[in-house]
Amino acid sequence: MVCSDVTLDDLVDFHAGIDDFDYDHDATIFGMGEATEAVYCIRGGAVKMVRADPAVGGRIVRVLKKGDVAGLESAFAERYEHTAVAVGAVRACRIPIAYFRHFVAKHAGLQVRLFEKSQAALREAETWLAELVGGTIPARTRLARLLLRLRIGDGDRIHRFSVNDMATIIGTTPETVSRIVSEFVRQGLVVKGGNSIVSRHFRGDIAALEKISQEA
Amino acid sequence: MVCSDVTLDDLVDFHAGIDDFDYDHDATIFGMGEATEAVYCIRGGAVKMVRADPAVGGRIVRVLKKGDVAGLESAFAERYEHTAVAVGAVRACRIPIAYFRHFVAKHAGLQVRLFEKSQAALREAETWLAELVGGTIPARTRLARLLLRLRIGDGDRIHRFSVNDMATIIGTTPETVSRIVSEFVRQGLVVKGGNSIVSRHFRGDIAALEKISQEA
DNA sequence: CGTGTACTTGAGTGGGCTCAAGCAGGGTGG
DNA sequence: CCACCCTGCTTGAGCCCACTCAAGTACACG
Repeated sequence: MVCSDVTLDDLVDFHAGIDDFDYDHDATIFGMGEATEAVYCIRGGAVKMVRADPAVGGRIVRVLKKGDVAGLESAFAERYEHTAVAVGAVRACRIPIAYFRHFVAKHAGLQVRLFEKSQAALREAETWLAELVGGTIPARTRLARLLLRLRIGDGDRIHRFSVNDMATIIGTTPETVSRIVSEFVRQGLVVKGGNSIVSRHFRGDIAALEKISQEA
Repeated sequence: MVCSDVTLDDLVDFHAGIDDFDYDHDATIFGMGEATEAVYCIRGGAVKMVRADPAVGGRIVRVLKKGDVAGLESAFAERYEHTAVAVGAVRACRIPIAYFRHFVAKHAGLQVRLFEKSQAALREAETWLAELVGGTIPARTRLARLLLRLRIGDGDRIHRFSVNDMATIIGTTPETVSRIVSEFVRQGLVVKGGNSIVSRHFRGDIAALEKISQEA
C-alpha cells in the first residue's frame, strides 16, 4: 500500500464495526469547550452542529449526514468548537483523537485530504449563508431549500427536524415554520412519516420543492 | 532553517515587495470559475469574497482584511470558488500557484498551517451565520455587529463599504441600511470620513456600537 | 460644468413576529 | 392496559419592522 494513497475512508473503514456507537435522539455526542477526545464518522442518521450563542441558546450552523465526519474542526485543537447533538437515532464510529493524529502524521497524503474536507465544510457553510438564511428571501423558499438539503440519500425521504431546529437554521420562528410546513402538507408537497421519535422523516415531492426553492 | 518551522508568513515575507500589486476600488482580483493562478496576501485595504447567486447577482460571503490570504480555498482546486473584488484601494502580494504548491510540498509543517487557516475561515463563516445574518435579530443590531467586524486594526476606523454591499452582507435592503446609518450618524455613533472613493471609512464610537451589538 | 451613480428620504403595505390559547400523541406510572 | 401529563406542535389575532416603489438629492468624476 502506497502511503500517499491512503484516504480518510481507509481509516474509517478500518474502524467500522469495531467502535460503532448508537446515540438516541437529542443525545450529545460531544460538547463545545470540552477537551477533544475523538472524531466521529456518521454512519447513519443526522447530527446538528450547534454553536452556543449568548442569545436564544445556540444556533445550528451545520448539519452532518451519513458519511460526514464530526469533530474534524477540532482535530488539531485543544477543545471542540461545537456541540454535536443527535437528531433521531444516530450510528457513528468513534476514532480516538490520539490514534487519529498518529495516523495523519504517518501518511502525508492524508493532510491534503483533511484540507479538502475542511474546504468542503467551508463551502457548505457559505451555501447556507447564501441560500438558507434570512434576507429578502421569503421563508417558504428558504424552508423548501432546507428540506432539499436534509434529503436522505437520493430518494424522497427527508430528515424531519423539530420545528424549533428548522426555525433556528433558516433564521425564523417556530410558529412560521409550523405554518409553512402545514401548508406544504395541505398541498401534498410533503407527507409526515415515522412519528416514533426515532426515524422521523418526511416524504417529499422533490421536483415541486425544487421549484419553490427557486422562487424570488 | 528547520523545514517544519517554516510558516506561511515566511513564504509571504519572501515575496513581499517583489510581487506587490495595487488594485483600484471595484477591481476584480480573480473571478469565480477562472483557472486558479495564484494566491494573494492582502497587505492593506479590504476585499469582498462573492459567490455568484442566480438571484440578485452575487452574495458576499466573507470579507478579507490586512493579513488575510485570498484564494487559499482554491489552492488545490482547478478553479476559484469565489470572485474577489477590491473595496477601496487594495495592496496585495501575488504568489503564483505553481510556486505556492511547490513550497507547500517541500515543507510538511505548512500543511497543518494551511488546515488551520481553512478552519479559521470556517469559523468566520459560521460566526457570520450566527451573528450577522437575518433571523429574529433587528437590522440595527446586525449592522452594528458588521461595523465592528469591519474595524481597521484596533483604532476607531472602520472600512466603509457601499450601502449595497452592507445590505447583501447582513441580508437586508440598501434602503434599510441607509436609514440605520443615517440614524447612527445623527446620534454621533459614527462619522463618515474620506469620501474620495479610495480610503472611504467611518470613525466609530466602538463602545457604543458594542452596546448596540448586544441588544435583543 | 454636466452627467451619472450612489445615496437618501418618504409613504404605504405586507410578511413574519409576538403573545396567547388550544391540541395531539407518546411516554410513564399506576 | 389505560389514563394522565407533558412537551412539542398548531392555530389565531393584532401589530410592527422592514420591504417595495418612487422621487428627490448630493457628490465624484470626466
